[in-house]
Amino acid sequence: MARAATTTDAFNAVAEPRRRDILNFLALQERSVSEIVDAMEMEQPSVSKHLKVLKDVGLVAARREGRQMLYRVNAAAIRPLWEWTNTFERMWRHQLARVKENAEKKSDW
Amino acid sequence: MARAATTTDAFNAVAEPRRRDILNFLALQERSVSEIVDAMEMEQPSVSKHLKVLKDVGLVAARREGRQMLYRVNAAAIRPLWEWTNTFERMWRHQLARVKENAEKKSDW
DNA sequence: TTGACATATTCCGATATGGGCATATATTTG
DNA sequence: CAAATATATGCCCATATCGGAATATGTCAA
Repeated sequence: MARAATTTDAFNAVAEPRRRDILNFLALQERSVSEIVDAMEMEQPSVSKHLKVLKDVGLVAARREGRQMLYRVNAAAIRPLWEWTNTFERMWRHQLARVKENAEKKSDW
Repeated sequence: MARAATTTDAFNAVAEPRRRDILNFLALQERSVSEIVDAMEMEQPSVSKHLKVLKDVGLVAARREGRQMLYRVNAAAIRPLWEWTNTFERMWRHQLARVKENAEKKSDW
């Protein structure tokens, strides 16, 4: 088997740093492919391929405007990632609380 | 270049569904490798390899107890993922709000 | 239609992957 | 030390990747 396909789910799609860069950029506003190319300093085919992956997993949506394709983030598709990480949120809160507690105990000394 | 190395960062490590399964399992409590093997229904070498990846990126920590190795989640290492996804949280809140608004407009009709 | 611009797709090569299997290492027990 | 248990590592293979380069597709303008 080898590694799971990137196009499978959002977790895989987002594992690629370039794709996170693109999502970060699109978070600000809808952008054309060439705007992304300029901003990311990547080759246009690379950008188009990454956009295809992101689109396939639903992380972005696109619409045509004349010759351009305008891409935007579909934030809802990111939500499951947030929810998964969020299940660990309580854990790190506890861990931080414990660190703080220990620090206070020491300073009481 | 090919794909970025899995061991590079938490995003890549977590892209593998099996590793998320393991983290979910460890979220409940510290576990030995064989407990993980039993719970996940995976071969022991596979589990050990996944654990190595998780450990290399700091997502889990381990301690030896006799012949066993006990693994636990290092929640703090998941926090960057949460923070990244969280930057999109406002977006999906807006999107949902808009959907709700439209629904209400329709029902006013 | 032809040409220019914007984007997508295809083919290639190098490489990292994950599973299966065998085996090595570490620890306890006799 | 030897045997048993628990875990880690090494090797092989099939495969999914990413980037680069060339090319195909789509859209507008003259």
